[in-house]
Amino acid sequence: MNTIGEGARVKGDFEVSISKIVTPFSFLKSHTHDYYEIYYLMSGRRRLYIGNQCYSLKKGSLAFIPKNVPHKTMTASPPEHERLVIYFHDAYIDSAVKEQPDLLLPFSGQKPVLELNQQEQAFVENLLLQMINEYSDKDRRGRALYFKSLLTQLLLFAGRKQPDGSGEEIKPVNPSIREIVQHCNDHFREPMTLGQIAGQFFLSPSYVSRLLKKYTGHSFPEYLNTLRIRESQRLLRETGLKMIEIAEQVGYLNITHFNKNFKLITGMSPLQYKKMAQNMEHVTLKHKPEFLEKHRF
DNA sequence: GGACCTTGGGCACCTATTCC
DNA sequence: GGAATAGGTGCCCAAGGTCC
Repeated sequence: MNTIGEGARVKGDFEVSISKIVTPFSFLKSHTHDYYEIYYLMSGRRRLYIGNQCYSLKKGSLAFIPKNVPHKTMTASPPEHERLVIYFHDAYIDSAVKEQPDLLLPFSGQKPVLELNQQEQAFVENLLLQMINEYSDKDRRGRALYFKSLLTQLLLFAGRKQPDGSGEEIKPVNPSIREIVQHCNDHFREPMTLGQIAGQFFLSPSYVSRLLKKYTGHSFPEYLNTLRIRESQRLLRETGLKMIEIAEQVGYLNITHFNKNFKLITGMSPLQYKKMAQNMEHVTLKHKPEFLEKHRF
């Protein structure tokens, strides 16, 4: 039997349902609904059919399914996966779209499925966790408005990643920078400075700094800190390690520095994040979503 | 009460930027 | 792609808060 959980569902000028599924299942038949769906894969692999198009989803894939369009998801190998899904009605989007028409761009753009890099995954997962946290507390003041603001951020983020048709030139990836980025991804847990890396690749630190900024859009410490905080988020969710142990494991020599960066990137302290993640686990395992009840398979 | 977590201030060093 | 430098970042220390 599938283990299906839920974040929350709200009735009012818009409805949202968040669900997290941790064991294999498939919608064997295509289905449609009169609300928009945002599908984010946190782990594992899935196949997603939207209309007559098939997309292969992996960890960090963010899919936008328009209303009234037939779609289904299928098991891929391995079958285990973890996902977060958001549904919302026109009622929400009507007022917001008048001010910002680009909000619906992810649903009508050329790329209904986005592959997010590490930093983008951290950003999106943080938004989604905040959404769940917000709706798990039904008594919280202004929670619908706050949720709307989070959803708006997510839609604008996705809209900005859509090709605008203006023929923007795709930047060629410098082989050196590709190796440097890979090196960062592989060794972010170890003490690392720009000078060390530059020396390893026989380049000057200022040149490496410029390359990184040009091709990743982020400075060296920004990129490194994002990798480290993202790993620390995983450790906070999945282990019972102490803060100082987590800080050390992801490459911070100092707990104060870890705390400062964590709050800077996620907007909350490590402890707040841990509680929020635990709260999400509690909420997701406690209830069954009405939406999934309606779409029994 | 003790262990752990968070926050703030100060200083040294590193990085991003500019100019060449 | 290198040199210079202003500003930012990382680290240390200390104090207060929170939780068990």
